[in-house]
Amino acid sequence: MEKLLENPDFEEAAEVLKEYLRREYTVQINGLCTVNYQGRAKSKLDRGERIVFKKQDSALLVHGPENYQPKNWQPEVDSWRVEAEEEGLFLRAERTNPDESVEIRFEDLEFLTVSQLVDKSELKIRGHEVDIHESIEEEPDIIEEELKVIEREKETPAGFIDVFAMDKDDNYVVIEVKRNPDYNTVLQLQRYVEEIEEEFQGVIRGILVAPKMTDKILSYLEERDLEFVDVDMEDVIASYEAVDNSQKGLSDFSADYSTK
Amino acid sequence: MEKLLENPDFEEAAEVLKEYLRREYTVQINGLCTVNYQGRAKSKLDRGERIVFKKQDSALLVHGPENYQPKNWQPEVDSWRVEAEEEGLFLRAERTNPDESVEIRFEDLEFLTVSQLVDKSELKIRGHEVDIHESIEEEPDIIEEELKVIEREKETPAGFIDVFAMDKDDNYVVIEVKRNPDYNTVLQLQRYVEEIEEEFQGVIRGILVAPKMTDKILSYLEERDLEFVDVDMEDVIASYEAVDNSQKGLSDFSADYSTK
DNA sequence: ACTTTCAGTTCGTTC
DNA sequence: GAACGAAGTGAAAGT
Repeated sequence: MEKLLENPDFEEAAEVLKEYLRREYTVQINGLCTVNYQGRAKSKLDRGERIVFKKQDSALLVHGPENYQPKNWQPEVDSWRVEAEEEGLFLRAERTNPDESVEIRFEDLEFLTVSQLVDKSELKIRGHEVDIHESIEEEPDIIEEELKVIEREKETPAGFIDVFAMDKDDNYVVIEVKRNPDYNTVLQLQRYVEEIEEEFQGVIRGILVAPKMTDKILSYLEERDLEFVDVDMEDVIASYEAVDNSQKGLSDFSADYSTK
Repeated sequence: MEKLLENPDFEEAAEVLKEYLRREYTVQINGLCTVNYQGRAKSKLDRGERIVFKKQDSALLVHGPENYQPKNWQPEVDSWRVEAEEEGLFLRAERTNPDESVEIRFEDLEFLTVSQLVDKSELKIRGHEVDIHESIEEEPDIIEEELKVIEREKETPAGFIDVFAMDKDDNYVVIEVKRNPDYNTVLQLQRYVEEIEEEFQGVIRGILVAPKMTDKILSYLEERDLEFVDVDMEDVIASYEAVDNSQKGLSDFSADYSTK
């Protein structure tokens, strides 16, 4: 911890902010403030106690006492302005592209910290849509027995077909993979099938592959003679873990964490 | 500030967490930790220094030193588990619907704070899509002169039409408002127009109203004989401000902020 | 409680 | 740099 100031006065705080805001430090301010945003939209946040922090890549967050998401933010700040005022502390974070700014006016400061966090590790996450793709690629049987994948990301005038395949009766199969399917997904699959019907002869099957389904979407599918195959997300994740374990050791390194 | 512990030991910290996690306090822990998430997906975050906080509504956030968004989170936690271990502090946040959990294992604690933030004010924001709707409602001329609004949110088999209107030549006009238009917006507008063509006689015009437009989407529109009208977001916001100012004083109240 | 749609979406990838 | 789609999307409004 570089600095920890409890109930700093505005000039003291301004000095610290001017020194550290523009550098790669994490700065946190808890205090009573008002916040104004202007840019793509415009917002106003009246007086309240909040947690404000600037991260080491100059991201700015204003968090209230509730809610997962911040009240105001700025993903990347280009320029800062700090001013100690008679009865407050003014902070302005501006960026271009898009042009927007967040202005914070503190009326009371509870505490302020400056620190440098070391975090070299990356988040490894599985369960995205692309992981379903990989599962199908490795084991087409999870869709249907004796299914043969012909092409992935097959281009059509209506867009890219996730998986283009052939079933055991030599029918072409258009497969659309969606983690979160909705009505548009059905329409899209229908358009793909129509494109393939123009390009190829015979019966063209359309299958929506998803980890969840609702009755409504299922009925949309049935109205259009399209099919649904359920995939278990747990299986998808499990198949990844098997691969991951086999590669163990490759990315095994330890980062240094100096005790500050 | 209820509590502020610098470099607490694990048992000390566990005690505080057990006392305050389940209550309406904001709890923040800075420290070296690993994080695992399992639920809709599965993620793993190796050792790193992070800011963890639990908000007063039991939202949980794990922030790294970079990026606007948290590394891990939980919008609402149903149950907590805290355990002081020999060489660490274990924290588990679980929720149902969907079933998921975040597990944090601290190996080092830099500091821990407990506080109660008072923030009764709500974020007032303008520039949403609905604000464009209101602008049109107040002043249909911004779309086109002598345009008369017949119905808003008109239902059709293809969905709800934002604004259904009639132009000065007595042609029906289907208006779709989008803050962020894309290809699907065009298709949707086209479907609405087709529905109206079945229901009514004569020429049916389709207009996409948006604050921004790309050449590509514009050409999609033209291919389908659909039109585009640009709205200036600044004007939309300005018209709101005029209304807001006229209502000044109505929502003018001061919340109490006790100095703790 | 479930569905639908918007978001200052953000973020990544690809062209 | 624009465009397209996914997200552990989240959040709000309507049913």
